[in-house]
Amino acid sequence: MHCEDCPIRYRAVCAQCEGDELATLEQMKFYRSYQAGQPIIWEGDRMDFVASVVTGVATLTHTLEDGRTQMVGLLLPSDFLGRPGRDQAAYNATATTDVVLCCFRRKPFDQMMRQTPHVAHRLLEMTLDELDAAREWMLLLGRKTAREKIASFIAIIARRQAALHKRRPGGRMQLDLPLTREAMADYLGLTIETVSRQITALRRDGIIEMVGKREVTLPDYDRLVEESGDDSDGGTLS
Amino acid sequence: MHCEDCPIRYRAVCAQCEGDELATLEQMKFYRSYQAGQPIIWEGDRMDFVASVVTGVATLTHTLEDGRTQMVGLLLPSDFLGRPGRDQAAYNATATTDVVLCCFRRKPFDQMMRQTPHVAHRLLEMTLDELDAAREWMLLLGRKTAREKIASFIAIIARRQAALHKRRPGGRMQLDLPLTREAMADYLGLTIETVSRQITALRRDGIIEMVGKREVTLPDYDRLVEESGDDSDGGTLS
DNA sequence: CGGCTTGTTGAATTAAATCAACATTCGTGG
DNA sequence: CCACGAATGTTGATTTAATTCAACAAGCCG
Repeated sequence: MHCEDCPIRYRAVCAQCEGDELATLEQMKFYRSYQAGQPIIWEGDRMDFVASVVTGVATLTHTLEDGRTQMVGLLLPSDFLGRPGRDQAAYNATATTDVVLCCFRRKPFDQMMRQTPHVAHRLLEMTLDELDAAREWMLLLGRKTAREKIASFIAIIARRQAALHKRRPGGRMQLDLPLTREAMADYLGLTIETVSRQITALRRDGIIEMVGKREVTLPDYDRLVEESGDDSDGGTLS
Repeated sequence: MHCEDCPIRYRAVCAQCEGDELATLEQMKFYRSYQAGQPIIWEGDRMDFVASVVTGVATLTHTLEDGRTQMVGLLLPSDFLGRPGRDQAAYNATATTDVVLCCFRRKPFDQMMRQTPHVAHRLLEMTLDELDAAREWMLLLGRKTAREKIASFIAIIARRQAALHKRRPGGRMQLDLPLTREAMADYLGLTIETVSRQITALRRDGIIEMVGKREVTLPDYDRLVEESGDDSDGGTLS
């Protein structure tokens, strides 16, 4: 595939590159595919590439020795995987749907980071955004109830899927949960049982409707946001 | 104060700057001081500067409408405050000890980010480190018990204070908690009562010793780390 | 079809929160 | 300088939200 036709051309780490820079990237890139459920890399493994997620969803997880697992990153198309200047993976990365990565070998990529401004600049921008997201996530993990966590998670997915279609979230929406109950539990710092129960409760209360285990319909996006705790006054602006 | 004499000269955002670059920064910098407990900036406020913490400790916190608060950043000397390219503060920043900031007006700083590589490069490095720290923090918030959270927090402070004195943490150590019980609770996603009880429990179990409410002595650093959950097999390498 | 994975639901347990009382420290003004 | 009141911290009793343990249902694949 050529960069010009790439679905993440103007959102990924390469977004600001043109001409020569893009050509250099194009030369060093290669694609890798992973099936849903497959590991991409294990914590501590040597990692000789960095990559952009082109399609699909991947997760980063941290695990304590006794098996307790916390998701620390949810990578959607255009998100960046790996850290320039570090050759050991710090987290487990797993494909939770079929995933295609656009990979760059670390050596030439690191060199490019040093020599040309646009890749480094875009990566800084993306990293700052990710840090903001991590801080929202910390608020969720530390202070929200199970119900608020589930509502927040669904709202986050709804927002991202709306953004993908260049829409504002709002009103009636339909969306697909890209994670299993277990992955949701790891995202939210809950058990799968609690995730299941809270989804049932939101369904019972008419906040969400479900077809199967993955397809969600929101009768009213704002109603969901009210449940997420971010907006406990109901969002009245007056 | 001149940059050459600055205690954070080789760790802050200016670390890689020399000659002209440093002179430019020196010209645009100004200092601000805050007393312990004073707010530095409120979420949503216009923020016309970015800054490095020179001395003291500041915190970033997020608050839900109903008052639940989560700390999302703990800024020690050399840490960076503010986001280039954004003029609204995203979090509350508070001085938890007396603090001195080295401030840069945003306009010229942003311009410098675009024109010279070293500031942008160093800021990327620091932001990536902060993202790593945020992810460790997420694991703590999502999956650790109250006791593990307290032990982890004390271990983090011990490590940072060791690093400040260019030592490896280990053996018998002494340290100062730079936060009140309330701030610790907000850091760890707990209540102040639980923080107090777990500190008492660690003291009772001989993991820590205390003089007053802030001075901590660790008879054995490794023993504390075992309690932190990061190392549930006791750290045996054999 | 049968076995495995994923998800749901119920009952019992528990870790941490909440509610409450009290102790200690700190800061300020008389 | 001391006394008083506010802020900060501790401890105990009780409640509760979420986990754990357990059984079962549904979906999926060879």
